[in-house]
Amino acid sequence: MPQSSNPIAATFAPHDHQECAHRALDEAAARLAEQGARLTPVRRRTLEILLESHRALGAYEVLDRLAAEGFGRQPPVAYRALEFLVSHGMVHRLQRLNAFTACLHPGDDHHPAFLICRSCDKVAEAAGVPIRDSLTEIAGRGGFQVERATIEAVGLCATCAAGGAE
Amino acid sequence: MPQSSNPIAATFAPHDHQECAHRALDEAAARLAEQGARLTPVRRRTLEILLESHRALGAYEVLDRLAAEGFGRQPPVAYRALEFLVSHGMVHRLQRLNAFTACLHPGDDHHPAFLICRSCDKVAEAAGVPIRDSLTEIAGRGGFQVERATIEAVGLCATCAAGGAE
DNA sequence: GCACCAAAAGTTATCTTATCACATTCGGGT
DNA sequence: ACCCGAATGTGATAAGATAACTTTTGGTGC
Ligand SMILES: [Zn+2]
Ligand SMILES: [Zn+2]
Ligand SMILES: [Zn+2]
Ligand SMILES: [Zn+2]
Repeated sequence: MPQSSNPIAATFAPHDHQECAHRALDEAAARLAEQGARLTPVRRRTLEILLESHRALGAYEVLDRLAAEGFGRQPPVAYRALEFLVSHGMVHRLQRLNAFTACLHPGDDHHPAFLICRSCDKVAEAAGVPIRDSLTEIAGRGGFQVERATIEAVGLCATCAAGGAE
Repeated sequence: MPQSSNPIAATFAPHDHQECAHRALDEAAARLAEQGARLTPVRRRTLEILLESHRALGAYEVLDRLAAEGFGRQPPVAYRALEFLVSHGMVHRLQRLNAFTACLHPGDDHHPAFLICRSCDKVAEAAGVPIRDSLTEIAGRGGFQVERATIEAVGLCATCAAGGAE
């Protein structure tokens, strides 16, 4: 993730994104190698496409890009690559958007909360643990065992709030 | 909501659902009247269908029911009724399921967290405020202003955990 | 009652998102 | 070279959602 005190602010603020994306890709490659999972060309390219920005892309946006680069042009091409990356923790799916975003720190807390800026469309990952704890506690009092949680917020990032459409 | 100490447990446990549904419908009708909004036949029937169980139904499931009862059989019929009910707080949309569930206490905390049982498919509403507070706090430290939040958990309810598939 | 208007309901068509089923290719192990 | 399972490619189709337009309904002013 970008270099800054706060990873959320860092995601939305201008930053050396080349470095940011490159780092996430390297880390993903390393983790997949560890797990003995194959980062094939389509899969690698899919991850690179998602890493080009901090936005979330729909499966068909990804597919168009892949098709234009010589990969297959049928939906399963994109969906399979995305599913592979999601199941290995390299990409997250955003339920509110029906879209996918690259994980910036695969391996860490893999159950983040997502902050989606309605102005610039960027997505940041926030620490999900405290929020999940709160949810687990409330659910637990009703006898409900939480297994997976979706936590997604829509709002305005600091950069956009500052008027920053530049 | 069902009569019990804990509203979450009460939703999943067997209860006098007639009473439960009837109450929610009356309350919805009263609130809509207050607001000067019209609870037309399709809208009313849509709400009744959702209130038949604590499950979430897809728009097309609702549509099939409506069509079978003499209402229109085109998707907008269901989507419009559902959108009306959602925008007036009588129904909630579950992002994870692409489905809709009736609100059991319209007017209260209208930003609940949802607990979805993977075994019985029932959905309960939990107090969303403490969880949202936690989310707002974490986001705020990164300069992000939360406007709307989606909080949905999948897991196992107490009744199902107790082996209760009866 | 009647003309009028806006809201609601109906209908056709289309768009977006996602999955199925099956054929082909690729890559490692023998 | 042969085998086998994983990965990829393709055509078809399912599932979810909306756009655009017409008709009906229900209330308002006359
Ligand atoms: Zn970056
Ligand atoms: Zn922004
Ligand atoms: Zn009930
Ligand atoms: Zn259950």
